[in-house]
Amino acid sequence: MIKRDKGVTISQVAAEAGVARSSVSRAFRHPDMLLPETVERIMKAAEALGYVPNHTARALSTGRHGNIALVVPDIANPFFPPLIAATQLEADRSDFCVFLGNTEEKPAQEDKLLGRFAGQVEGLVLASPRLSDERILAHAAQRPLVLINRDIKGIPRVLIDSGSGVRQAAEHLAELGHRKIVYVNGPHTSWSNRERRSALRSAARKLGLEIVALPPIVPTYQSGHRTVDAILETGATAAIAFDDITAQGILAGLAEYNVAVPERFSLIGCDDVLGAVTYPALTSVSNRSAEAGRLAVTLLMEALQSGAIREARYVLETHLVIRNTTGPAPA
Amino acid sequence: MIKRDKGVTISQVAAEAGVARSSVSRAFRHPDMLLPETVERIMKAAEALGYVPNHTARALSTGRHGNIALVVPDIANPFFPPLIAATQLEADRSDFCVFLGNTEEKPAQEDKLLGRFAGQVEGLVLASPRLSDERILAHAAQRPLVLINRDIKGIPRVLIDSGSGVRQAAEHLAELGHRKIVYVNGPHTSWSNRERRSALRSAARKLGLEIVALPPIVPTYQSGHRTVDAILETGATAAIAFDDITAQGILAGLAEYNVAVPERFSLIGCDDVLGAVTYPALTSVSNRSAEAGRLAVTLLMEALQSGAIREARYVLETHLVIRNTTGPAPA
DNA sequence: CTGTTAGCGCATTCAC
DNA sequence: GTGAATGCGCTAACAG
Repeated sequence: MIKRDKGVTISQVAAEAGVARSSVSRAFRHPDMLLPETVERIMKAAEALGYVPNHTARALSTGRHGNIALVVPDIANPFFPPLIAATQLEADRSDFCVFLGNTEEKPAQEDKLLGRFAGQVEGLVLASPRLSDERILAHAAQRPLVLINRDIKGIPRVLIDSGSGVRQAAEHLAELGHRKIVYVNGPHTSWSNRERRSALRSAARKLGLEIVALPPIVPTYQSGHRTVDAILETGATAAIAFDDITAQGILAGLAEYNVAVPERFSLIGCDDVLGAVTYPALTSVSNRSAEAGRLAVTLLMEALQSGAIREARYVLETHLVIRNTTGPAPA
Repeated sequence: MIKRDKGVTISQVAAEAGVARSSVSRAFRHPDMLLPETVERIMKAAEALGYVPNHTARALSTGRHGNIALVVPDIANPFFPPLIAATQLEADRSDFCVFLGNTEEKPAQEDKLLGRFAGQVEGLVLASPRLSDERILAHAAQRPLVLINRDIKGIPRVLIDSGSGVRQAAEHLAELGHRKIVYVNGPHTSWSNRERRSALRSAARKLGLEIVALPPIVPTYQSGHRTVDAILETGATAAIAFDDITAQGILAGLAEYNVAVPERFSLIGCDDVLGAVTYPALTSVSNRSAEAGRLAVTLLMEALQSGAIREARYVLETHLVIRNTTGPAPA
């Protein structure tokens, strides 16, 4: 049992200050229970010895660790970094540390990580989880849990309603004269994907558009690229992709086939994570991932303070950002 | 002291299995010290009761928590997500959890986070820290610490030698006939930035190139964009930017001034995080951030196992990836 | 091999 | 207001 730390303990401070251990503890946790002069004497002794409260011992005694965990399916997807940063910033405001889990889109890995975190966090934030409802509910039963982009009744959740943006996308394409549109599905366990697809379907019905849905894929540049053949085979004149990364792959694939965008084909992404860096600049549905992260942590902290899990369902609306990959349907 | 967990303890399992508490502990930590049949009986009892070892109690007793922390200056910078993902994956292989700290390029925040993590991690990985040598050494004295892209003697470190790639960049520009080149500095506390600048300077001397260095900036799209005026004022025909994000901003700025790239101006980035998504596709110096993350954790785990901090300095070479933002110097 | 005994460092009842 | 005693849940000697 080799300890690297010098390990100044509460006892040593107590001895130095000539008080009982409990008083040292109080000086740090409930200073108002002690005479100001006593507190000062203890603090001075602590300072002198370089005492630092032992986080682990405190956690064992109180059951509180001051940590939360954030689990995401793919850090490398530009949708998540802003969410992660916002989550951390908000957690920091309450002096919480953040464990980060990357599941590589694998439900099993997600389950495993949640188990690992379980013992040392007050609460969890799951962003776009790929896990089953049952497993999520099981974890939520153990400790406070907030979902982002997953709609499970009874669990506090923050939903980025890309549906509103996708509707605008459909209307935009309809106005441009497109009649047949491809939807490139994302992961089939993704709530956002179902939301986008169904928003598109219902909008299409109203607008008299024909929708062709392609099989689910893991949303990556490569996946998007590979799907171009299937897209062109449909004879559609426009496509809406599950996300910008996929759209970016599609854009590259179209370029290789010398299909001019937007002259011969129109393309719309989702999440607006690429800004105007593609060429042509990608028309996309806005995202509000940073806000979602911040809000999720706020909800979690409220739950921790109140001790009660409040049913809550926050919806963040989105809109279409029109750039240069959409144009009139070819004659 | 309200505990939400049902809190099945080692004692309950011991009672159920009809053994001492220590035997239960052994069944989990050193099964080979017990009779196989005893182990099995204990495990069955544990299973039945839904026992799960209490991480905190174990940590208090052993001083080992199974956590490491990774601190980065800016998650949103695409250089880091692959590094973070690789770090986690490697930590996962040893069943370690990863705390993530985002410092927003602020040394003070870095120091604060390190203090917060201190009590509950075995070791630290600092990627591109902006903190002073003194503070880093102080933290390294407390517990194992591995650096990425920071060269401090005595501390194990993984360095991505962008110098080799920058040298190639200088040669590439020289061959294309450029004589005067701007270097757009990154953060002045960045080791990588100093490395790149000095590699460029020495290469320039050999090649007879003139280098104009611009003041340090925080590497963002906006910063790059704002620096375009200064770049054009120098009368140079090419620029090498601290990183791709900055280069991307510069590219946008040049486009606004109708400065054709690469016909009238050549531009090279660093880190190659954008792939071929800019237009024109950006010539850039390759990065090996994922490898760096993986290696750093490997070193950290070795240090934890051996208990000794081995002086180590790993250098990962880079090279120039030529795309479409570099061309012959205008006549 | 297994049970007994002591802590790990701190927070928190109780008395005083 | 402060001290003494107890427990958080587990691990690690030390016996047997």
